[in-house]
Amino acid sequence: MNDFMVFDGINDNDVKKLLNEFNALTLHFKKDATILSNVSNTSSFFIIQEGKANIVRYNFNGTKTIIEKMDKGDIFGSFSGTIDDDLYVIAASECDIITFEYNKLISRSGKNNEAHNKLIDNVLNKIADKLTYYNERIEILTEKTIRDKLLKYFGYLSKKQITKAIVIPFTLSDLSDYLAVDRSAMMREIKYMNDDGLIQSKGRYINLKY
Amino acid sequence: MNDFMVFDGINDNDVKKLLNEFNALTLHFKKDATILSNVSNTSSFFIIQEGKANIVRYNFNGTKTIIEKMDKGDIFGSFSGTIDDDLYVIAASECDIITFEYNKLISRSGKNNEAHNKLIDNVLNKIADKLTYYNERIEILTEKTIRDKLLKYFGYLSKKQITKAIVIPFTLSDLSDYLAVDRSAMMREIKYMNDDGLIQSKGRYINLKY
DNA sequence: TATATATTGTTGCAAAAGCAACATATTTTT
DNA sequence: AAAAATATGTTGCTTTTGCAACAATATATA
Repeated sequence: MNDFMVFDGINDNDVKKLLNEFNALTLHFKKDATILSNVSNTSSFFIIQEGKANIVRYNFNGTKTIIEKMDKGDIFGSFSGTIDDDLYVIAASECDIITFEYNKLISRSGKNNEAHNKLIDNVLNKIADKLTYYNERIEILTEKTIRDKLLKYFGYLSKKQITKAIVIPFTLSDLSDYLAVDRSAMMREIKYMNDDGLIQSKGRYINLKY
Repeated sequence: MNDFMVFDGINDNDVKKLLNEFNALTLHFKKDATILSNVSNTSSFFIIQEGKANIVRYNFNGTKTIIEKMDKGDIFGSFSGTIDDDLYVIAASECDIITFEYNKLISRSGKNNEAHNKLIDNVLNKIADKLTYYNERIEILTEKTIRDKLLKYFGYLSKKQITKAIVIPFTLSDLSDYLAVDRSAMMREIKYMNDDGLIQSKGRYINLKY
């Protein structure tokens, strides 16, 4: 989701030592393999060392919804947040997953340990980033019209990409999912926004005219 | 937001010691006072010891939106999540706020400290709870129709209240805000749901018939 | 390079939801 | 207890959105 790693600022040797202390395992999964079922009930902590994974829900009618797309450096575990017990983590590509008991992360041995401090700091920041991301999405979903959702989303994107010439980082189809609106209705609205001179766009390339 | 406290499982004496080590301050605010402006830029960590506070946004047009209602035991700080810089924390009642530098929380003195371990565990859990809450809201907002939003919300509520005879914990007016739909349209939909035999409701008292 | 698959773009029509403007009931304040 | 302020309940009308069914591009795969 974000681009910093949970081991940033800790040298490789210290990372090894920590993982050793934690009795960490590195597991390899093939694409579409189930990494974890019943997400809310695990006592383990997971780090994506390499590859991609998704948190998904299988609905009663058999459809699946991707709750969250995760990348290298992302973390998951029971804190990933849901009261439902029908959430799974599925490998979206071949991937390597580091896992250890969550308790190991929290409890400390007697001696001060810079690496451990830094790791907890990073974990807190990772989770905080997730919170920011969720918050942003809520802000967008809370807007009433499709146009207002788009404008809010474009606004955030413009702030992140530090330009008014923004590029949607996924397909327009995915964008309509993200905004939870009908794709064709969204396309229509984008057209109207062009007509009204609010934006000037071609596919995923959008110039904000305000 | 949730009912456990960030000092749960730590005895009063150890709490005092910790707060002392952290150079923590306890501040008192009157209702409607500004506790913190520019939420995303603070390096401090805040705990609501007593009272209520809201995270609010003041929109360009002067309207204010309550992003989050917080109670005794809740925490806030830059991790509270937003990329915007127009967020404030406002006292919703008289309240006492404990504050200290976030760094103090993360860094450790040499000696092993059970209380400190527990505190970090609690903080992680608090943030994780927030994540759960946000996640739930996103799930609801993602539903397309008002009926589906209501059904999903009722479902979560029923799970929490462990009964099909649920009670909406705030006004119907606030509910429409939470679901981000028009109040009158929501009322109409609730009526239709009664007509269809899906629910049987009177005001905030709702019986799920499914 | 041809073929298959995914993505983007468009439209008519029907359904859902928003808005505005009320009436009525309930709760809070004086 | 009266008055004021909130909250709930209702309706006609209009706008927005979703749905379905396409055509046209672009991208990936054999």
